[in-house]
Amino acid sequence: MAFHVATVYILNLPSHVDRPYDYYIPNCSEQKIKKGDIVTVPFGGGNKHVTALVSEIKEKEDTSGLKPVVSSALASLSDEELELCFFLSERTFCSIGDAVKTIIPSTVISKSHDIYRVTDKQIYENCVNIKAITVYHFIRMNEPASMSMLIQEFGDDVRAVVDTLVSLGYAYIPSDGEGSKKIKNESLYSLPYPPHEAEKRFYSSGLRSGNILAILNYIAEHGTSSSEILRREISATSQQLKSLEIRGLVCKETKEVYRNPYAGDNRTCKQKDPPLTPSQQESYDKAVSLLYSGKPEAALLHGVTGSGKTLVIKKLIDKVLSQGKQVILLVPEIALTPQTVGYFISFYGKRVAVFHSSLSSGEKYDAWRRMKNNDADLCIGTRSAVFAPFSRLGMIVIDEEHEHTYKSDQSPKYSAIDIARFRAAFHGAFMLLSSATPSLESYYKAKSGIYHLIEMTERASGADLPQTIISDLRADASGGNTSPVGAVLKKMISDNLDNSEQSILFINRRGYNNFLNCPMCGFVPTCPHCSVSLTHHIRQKKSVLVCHYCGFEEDIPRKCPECASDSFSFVGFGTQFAEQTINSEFPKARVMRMDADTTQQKFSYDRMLSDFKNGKADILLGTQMVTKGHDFPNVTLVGVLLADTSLYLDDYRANERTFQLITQVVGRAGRQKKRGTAVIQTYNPEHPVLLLAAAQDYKTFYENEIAARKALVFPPFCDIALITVSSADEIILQKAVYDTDSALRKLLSGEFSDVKIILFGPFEAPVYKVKETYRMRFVIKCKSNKRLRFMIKTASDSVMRKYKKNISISVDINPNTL
DNA sequence: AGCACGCCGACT
DNA sequence: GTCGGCGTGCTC
Repeated sequence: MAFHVATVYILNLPSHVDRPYDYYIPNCSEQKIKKGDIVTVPFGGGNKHVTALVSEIKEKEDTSGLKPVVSSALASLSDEELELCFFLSERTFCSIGDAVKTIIPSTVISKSHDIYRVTDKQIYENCVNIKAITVYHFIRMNEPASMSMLIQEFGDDVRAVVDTLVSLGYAYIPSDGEGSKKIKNESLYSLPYPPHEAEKRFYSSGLRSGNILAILNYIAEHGTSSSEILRREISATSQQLKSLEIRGLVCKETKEVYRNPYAGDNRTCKQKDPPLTPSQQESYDKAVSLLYSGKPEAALLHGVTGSGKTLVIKKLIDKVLSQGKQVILLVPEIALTPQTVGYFISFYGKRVAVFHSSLSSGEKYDAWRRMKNNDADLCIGTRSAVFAPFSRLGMIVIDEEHEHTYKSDQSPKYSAIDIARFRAAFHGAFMLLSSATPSLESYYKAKSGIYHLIEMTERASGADLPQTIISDLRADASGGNTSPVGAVLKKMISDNLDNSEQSILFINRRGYNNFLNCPMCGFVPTCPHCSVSLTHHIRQKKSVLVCHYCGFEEDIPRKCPECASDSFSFVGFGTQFAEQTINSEFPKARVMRMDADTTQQKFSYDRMLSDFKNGKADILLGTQMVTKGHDFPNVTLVGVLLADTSLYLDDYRANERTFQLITQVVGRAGRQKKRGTAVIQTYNPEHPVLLLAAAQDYKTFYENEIAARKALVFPPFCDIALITVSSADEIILQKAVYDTDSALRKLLSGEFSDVKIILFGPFEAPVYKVKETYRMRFVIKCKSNKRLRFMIKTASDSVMRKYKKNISISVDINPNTL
């Protein structure tokens, strides 16, 4: 006789012990367990019930040594989701369980699955022992009974008894939904008789309360009403509603509702799209032909800032939706793109599901269910939205494709673009990357024919690209001017203020001063928990030193702790200092500072942007966030206070980052009819990257940079794997790093001698200590393929097996920063 | 990760 | 002589 056997992956195991386990599927269980199901299985010596993912169903003759699956499906993954889990796990070195938790909202996998109910199946005393009967009746009386309750009542060995009950079909673990509070319900009240009878029935019911009559009248007038509305509008209490219901004056029904924080966004003004410009039309046509090819094509839409890429994307979305297919639109950061989200909601209303990590778990779950149930067909969101549970995916758009937020920096360290490619291939869907400053990798792929290249070279409004002035700060410095605003920029700001036009000033650093040091002995205050210097901030008019890595704060010491000298000098400047300078140099100007410190409240960012757009400030001063793709018609001047900061980062992408940043910020100026001006302040006025960014000359920049990457062998001509070993104990770390090093070298000279790599390290991470954890790393130049990844996993697992939780090893393929 | 089994110190 | 420390090793 053949048995059904399920191969499963346990969800909560560390990745170095993550492997398939076989369980038999009890014959008598009526549950049909299939591939992709999330089930409960007894695991380990204590047979603790754990959740697991069924990856395969097999037939086996012999089930000896196997334990049974003890639940029906708690949830189920589609074939695509299942494949995606394996893809994610193999690419990012995470366990299958972590992959499941990444692609499915945590609420879907019930946390309190260790609860039991009895079935209708008649229990006979001759089938099971007396203890089982007792437990069965206990569960029946206490439904749903949790395992902890049962253990309290019967002791630890109750597990085995319950397992028997489950496998014989007398008890079961309720699957998704049943008895859980995950689904939010709404009570609806209506009249089971014609509305004009309401009052009459009220008086003959014996009820007196005037409010009860008011409730009845409200329902008679407005028709079916939810308890929430009744509560809000006429302060109905649940007691009052209950009395009405008992007397049959109203009838109640319960309906599932979705939590949707964007539901109140009723900007459905259905404004008409402006006609496409010839260049937009051409791009659109090109994309549509790819869309219709039926193959999983990918294209890069490269358009200068202000070329109207969003409209082209919107038209493409229209097209895909009209074919009955679904669309995912990824944006770099929800907080930075409220206007993009609002724009799409105004067209598609309730068909949009917004998905990002700052939703509550209930909101996430509901957005996810709306997509799964076909109640939404456009998903707009950040990185994690690439997992939107659509089954008829037609297109994935990645807006501002070059943004680093598409690469996760927490485990699992996946790239949303890789996932998008996988999903597009699965569905035969179209993948569209869009940017004014594409990443070198993407443009290289477009150039070499892996992606189609669609280019837009004109601004949609017909406005010229801004005139750009490179302002040499050395001239100011030699003239004794050390203000963050040099003479040239100062004059331009002042002219702009006179013309009542707005300006944006960009500075790449938070805080007041960069750091301080003692001029006598060179002492610099550093964070006690991290190996970085502290940044000077002013908080409630008081000077403090803040660690940007762990948030540590302390007062400025009165005296230098090293040499007791009593004055410090302040080095470098950030947004706070710049704000103060500008306030004192332009006393009449209204300055708005926007950085991580002023946008901590939930909607403060959105509010500041709209305030600025509505002319409530003359100067918007801030960090990166002022550079993102907003449209400010009245902004005619953009200033980059110090362009050099990102040029000399110890990272092969320093040039690319700088170019993108400057190009994007320059593109903010003069997007409408008025020609804009951009001033770039620098100590390196001849630096080619600045000159090219000033000219918005992406192509030349690309040609130069790609040649350099090729010569030095950097991505896209290789991949970089970053292995970080960390531990709270420096001695243990040293040993683990030594073992990692020898494991890697041994594998490379033996079993994996076919893998060609260049191994650098080990060395200390640029910030060696963060939050009391020490970090050492290896950098590997390689070709990231299955074999290479398997080699790294083998090495990492062997070290992890030895050190367990005393260390952690993380592997990041093509990390955001080196 | 949990949870076993397993071999050496301070207690009834 | 036993209780219990947490050091290796396994989990279908």
